[in-house]
Amino acid sequence: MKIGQLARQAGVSVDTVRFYERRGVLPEPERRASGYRVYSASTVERLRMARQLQGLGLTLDEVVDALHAHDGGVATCESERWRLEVVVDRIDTRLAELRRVRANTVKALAECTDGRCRLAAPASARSGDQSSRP
Amino acid sequence: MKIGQLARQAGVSVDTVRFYERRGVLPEPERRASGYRVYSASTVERLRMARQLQGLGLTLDEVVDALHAHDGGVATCESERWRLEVVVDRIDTRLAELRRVRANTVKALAECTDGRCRLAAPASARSGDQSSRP
DNA sequence: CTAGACTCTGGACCCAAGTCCAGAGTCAAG
DNA sequence: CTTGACTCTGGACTTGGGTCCAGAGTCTAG
Repeated sequence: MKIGQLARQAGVSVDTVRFYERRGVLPEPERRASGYRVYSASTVERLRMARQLQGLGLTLDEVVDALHAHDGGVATCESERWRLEVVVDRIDTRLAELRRVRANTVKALAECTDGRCRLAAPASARSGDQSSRP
Repeated sequence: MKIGQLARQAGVSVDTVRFYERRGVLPEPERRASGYRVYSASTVERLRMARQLQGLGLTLDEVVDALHAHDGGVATCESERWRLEVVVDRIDTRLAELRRVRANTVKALAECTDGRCRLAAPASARSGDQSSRP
């Protein structure tokens, strides 16, 4: 099949397929004499797998690593669990950070309601009044 | 004071100060005859305020809007609360998304332990075996 | 006066994960 | 054979928030 059909079946854009090829997610495909890329049905699966992994929070580089471990037959449950644990840790870090920011923002909101609004307070440094410029 | 001192006092880099000036966070400062920027102490406060707002999750554009509302004297508790609510909503959206991804990843991890590992499964599309190429 | 620290400009570069483009060539249905 | 849909390349652009750079000029303590 040609790139457009592959892209449609996997639910990505043609540009994304070519981008994934450059990044190593997909191997270099066979070509017709015209230069057109030719794919087999199994590439649809590989592409779907890649998207699924991305959906689990893996970066594209991690997806490439995972697929290559796979390809090399060195993907054990152990090794893949470790991969996922790294991802969960990263998500947890990000969640903690977001929660912290949220708590501060909510606090600022409460202070606002209290009449101790940090934002409607004195501005300062409205310097460089340009009124004297030509 | 000169830019380096301002940057040190506010805890940002000199490059960041100039960047903020381009983005409208800081007004165009006075200049010496040599072209050197000259700041007053109140600019340190403005810069700190900007960092604080960023720390509350405002984008740089939102920080600029907030500071300008401030400068224009049109910043009421009402208007500023609305600004913060937008930010909290955005954080909540992001949190929900991250939690969703995390749940899926944890599920994949559990399946792994269960022996229904999605990652150590058949690879597929190890196509384009380059061994027949020159 | 001089050395060394500082500042100026404006544009390029970084991260991620794509998207978009022009201009040329190819394919397939009618 | 024509037409319209498709594909090719490779490089630029996107978002956000900065960082880094060269090469020139300036400031200041000693």
